[in-house]
Amino acid sequence: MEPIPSEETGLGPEAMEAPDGEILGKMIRDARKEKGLTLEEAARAAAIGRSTLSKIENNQTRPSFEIIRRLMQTLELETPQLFVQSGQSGVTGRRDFTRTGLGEHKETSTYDHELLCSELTSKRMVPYISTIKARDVTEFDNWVRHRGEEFMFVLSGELILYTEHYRPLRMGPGDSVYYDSGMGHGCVSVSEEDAKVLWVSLEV
Amino acid sequence: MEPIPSEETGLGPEAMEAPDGEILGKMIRDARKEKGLTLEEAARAAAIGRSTLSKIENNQTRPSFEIIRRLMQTLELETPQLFVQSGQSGVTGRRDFTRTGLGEHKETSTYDHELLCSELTSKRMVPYISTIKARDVTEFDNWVRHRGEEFMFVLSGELILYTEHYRPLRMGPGDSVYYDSGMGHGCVSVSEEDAKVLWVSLEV
DNA sequence: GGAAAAAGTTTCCTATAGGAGACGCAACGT
DNA sequence: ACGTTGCGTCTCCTATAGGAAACTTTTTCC
Repeated sequence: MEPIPSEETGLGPEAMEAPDGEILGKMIRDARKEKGLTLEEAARAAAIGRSTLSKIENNQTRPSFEIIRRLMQTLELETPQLFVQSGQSGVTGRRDFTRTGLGEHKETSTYDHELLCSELTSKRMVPYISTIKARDVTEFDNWVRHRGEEFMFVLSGELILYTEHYRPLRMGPGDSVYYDSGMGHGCVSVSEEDAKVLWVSLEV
Repeated sequence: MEPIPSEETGLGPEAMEAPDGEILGKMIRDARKEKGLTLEEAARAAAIGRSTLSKIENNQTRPSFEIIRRLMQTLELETPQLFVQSGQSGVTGRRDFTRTGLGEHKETSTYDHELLCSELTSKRMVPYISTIKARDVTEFDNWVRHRGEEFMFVLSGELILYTEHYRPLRMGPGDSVYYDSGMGHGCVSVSEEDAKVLWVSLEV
């Protein structure tokens, strides 16, 4: 076995500074203190080592995702707080109905979704505006369905909200509705023009 | 140096199964595919190695928090999705569908809140429409502050959103904003008439 | 089909994450 | 002062994360 493979020289992780700066450790320590736990107790609860937790809190290590997830659970830390770092604005958005390119736009034959505040990746609720294309009323061969809850607010147009367990609901501007999005649902515009709807979705 | 410290025998990470199962990798791969990126491109954008990304997607590694955070940013993955795994309880019982009725009314000197979908008590998000009364601009002696996140959508009027950590943000109809509501915040209507705002709040 | 390019996987290597336990250091009673 | 106890840090060690490049597979042209 030759000592060095000549040109290959696996260099490893190299530089890669931690952009979090001093934030992550501090937040975790604060959260632990808040709950009145000692290193020992917190580490035990999260099933990690006492020393590991100490290093994390002192920013002496770049912990694995798994470890952080456990700590979050134990300390009941909300994910957004952890991901909002390095002065990244917690406030974003600011937008008219105009869409702003990139991958924030999703279109199907029925809907035209535009995510709001998509620059903020760490949020738990997902707000978006959908244009429901005017079309003939047909039955739903496949419901929209996704684990969580959803709030819907009609901005313009007239539409009918079909749901799996309830009677269809005719809605107009200003009307709103709240439902478990695990229940099949779907909208049909009944006005001449497309209907615009604001949705806020919360995944479980 | 003695060979083995007898009883100490640093054992290392030991078992520690990955509770994520096969989920994490799949979600990241899906997200990448969705954006039409190759391993090379995605890895580059996230400033990580191609091989690393491959291993992550195939669940052959337990990536660091830092790496995951970068990927989330690059792939615009929402954090909640990533953290959903530990068979967390379903949520939302039966009466999970409700339409806005009247709703409760809460009035302060500045705001006039009307809860939406208030018949449904089991919901996690709280939507309401507020009328922000036109008044002189004054500084905020006490911020509004409550643990959680908030999404705000301007329905009508012009207003300025003051926040504790960011510059004031002038907003008009159609504008929206998302923030950690633990950060102090408050609105002032700057138009002649009152401003109307739709808020969706998620308590922690 | 076959060559070439592109995409993805595996190998190989170093740096390091993370656990066990030693150590440091208060704050106490006695 | 001296244990003693409880909390946090540091040392030491193994297993492994993650990058570079080799390798394999898939796709694309001709």
